[in-house]
Order: sequence, then C-alpha cells, then structure tokens
Amino acid sequence: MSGHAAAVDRLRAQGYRMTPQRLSVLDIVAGRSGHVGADEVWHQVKAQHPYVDLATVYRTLQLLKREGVVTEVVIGNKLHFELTDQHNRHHHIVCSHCDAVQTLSPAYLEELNQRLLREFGFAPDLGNLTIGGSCAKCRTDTPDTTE
Amino acid sequence: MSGHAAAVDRLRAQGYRMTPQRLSVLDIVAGRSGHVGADEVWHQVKAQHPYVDLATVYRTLQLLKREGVVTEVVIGNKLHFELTDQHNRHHHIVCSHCDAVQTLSPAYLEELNQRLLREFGFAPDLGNLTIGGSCAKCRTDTPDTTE
DNA sequence: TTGGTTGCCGCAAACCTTTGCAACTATATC
DNA sequence: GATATAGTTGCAAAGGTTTGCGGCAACCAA
Repeated sequence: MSGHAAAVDRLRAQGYRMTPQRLSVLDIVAGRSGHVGADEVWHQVKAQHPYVDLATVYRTLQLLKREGVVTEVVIGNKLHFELTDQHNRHHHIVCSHCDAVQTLSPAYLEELNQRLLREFGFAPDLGNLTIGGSCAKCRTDTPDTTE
Repeated sequence: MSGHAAAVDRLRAQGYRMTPQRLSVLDIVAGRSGHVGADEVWHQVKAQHPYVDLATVYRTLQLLKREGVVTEVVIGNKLHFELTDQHNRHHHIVCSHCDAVQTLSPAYLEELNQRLLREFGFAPDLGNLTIGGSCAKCRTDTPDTTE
C-alpha cells in the first residue's frame, strides 16, 4: 500500500475510528498525483460504497485537513484536496480567470511564516493557503492594470 | 460626503450605472471603520431601500471588489468587506479558531508580490488575500503542534 | 464473544453565495 | 423632455458546503 498507511495508523492512534468511508476517501485522494474536487471524491467513493453521503465525504476531508493528512486548495468556488506530501511540500497559486494552478516552493513563504510567528505569535496555515491572482497568460490576454 | 465620492465618479466614468442600490451598498461599507459582513450590508441597505435583493448586494460587492473600491476578507465561512483605503493599505490575518482579525502591513508581502510577478508573471491579488491560522491566544489555549 | 460507549453516518435541512431570466431603469441621444 | 438601448435588478432556483439529529457501528472491556 502507498505512503498513507502511516497516516491511517496515526489517525487511529489519535482515537479516530477508521471507518470504510474514511479509508475510501483517503485512498482516493492518495491515489491521485494532484488535487481532486470534493464532488469527484464523492463519485469515486460511491463506486466502492454506493450508500455514502456527500456530507460524510466533506466531513472526512475536513478531518483529514485538520490532521494535516490532506491539503485544501481553493479553485474557483470549489474545494479541492490533495495528499500532503512532507517530502514535496508546496503552496498553490491559482488564476482566478482560468483556474490554472501552479505550485510554489515553501521557500517563498518561509520568511513570512517566521515573521508572523515571531512578531504576532500567529501560526499561519500556509499549507492550506491558496494565493489567487492573474496568471501570465490571462494578464496578457486582458490588458488590465496590474490587478 | 466621504472619500468614496471619487470612487463613484470613477465607476461612472468606466460606464457603470450608479444605481441607488449600488450607491447604498457603497455608502454602508464606506461608513464603517472596519469590515462588514455581506448580510449586515444587506440589512442596512434594506433600511433605506426595502425592496433590494440580497443577490444585488452580492453582485455589487463583487463589482466593487473587482474595481478595487472594496476589499474582501474571508472570516470563517463568511465574506466580509471594507473600503479599500489607499493611504492605509493592509492585509488580513484571521484566526480560524476564534475568527479574530489582525491587519498586516503590505511590507510583509511586498517581496512575495515582486517575486511572483518577476518569476512567474503571476500578479497575485494580495489585497484580497486572507491568511488563516492560529492566533497567539488560541495557540496557548489549545496545546496543539505548530499547526 | 458479547455488550456498552462513544463517535460516526445518512438524511434532510440550512446556510452562504452565485446564476439565469424577464422586467425594469439609468444614461445617452435627439 | 421623450426615446432607445444596454446594463441592472428582483425573483427564484441552483450550487457548493456545513450542520442537527437520531440511529448505527467501531472499538474497548470483560
């Protein structure tokens, strides 16, 4: 099995019940290289367990996010999720015009992270931060100001 | 009248119709020192124009945001808005536990802004960026890891 | 294995926000 | 001031996400 077996053990050790629903949601997100929309997770879960409710999928995804197993990416008006890979951490920048997603090395936000912690005692959840804006392509297509 | 009269002129010059609904929404956001929830804007608009629909309020707020007149702040699962003050620009950091909001000098994100633009051609919409995380108080109250 | 807790799930409804559409109105033109 | 027209609005519905609740089941203890 893939690298999320450890996560299952850790969750169980924390007292969470690893139900078939939760395992299925985790399997599906983990089986992806990139991010998946919540609705698509649901569809895939239902292929295995037809009775599973969408609310359960959302609850599970939020749980996995809270525990750091999964990372949330806001794309347009939808939530997407991907397995948190400790060996390949990254942030996301998303174009609000074409919804294109690029990843960003943690180095870009490391200093900010330290400063917020040091100066405000604020621990930013940068892993789940999605930075919106206009990508290079959309900026040249629509000659706006530097939005 | 306050400092948003210039904004009205600018919007009109851009071809937008300044309807009573729009003027009312803008007045209310501008009349606040801080941020207002969309629903509260609606309630206050209705005090002046009882027939105004919530959808119109949202549409107007998005328009004002798009034009830079207003800044969006994501607090919990709700959208808040405040008048964009060019002379007192700031970002927002919001505690996801207690919803406390702090402002952040643009200096903190200036370098990131430049790097994204230079290295990716990506123009981040940092004005409307809300950084979530755990504030000092909530972090000491709940002895979690550095979330 | 059996039984008891407690946490989880499905269901349904609520919540916040966005969108399609036909009627309306702010603005420009005459 | 009257008229045309294109942008806006109210309404209603949908979309995506969250939540309350009662029943159910995963896990622990015996």
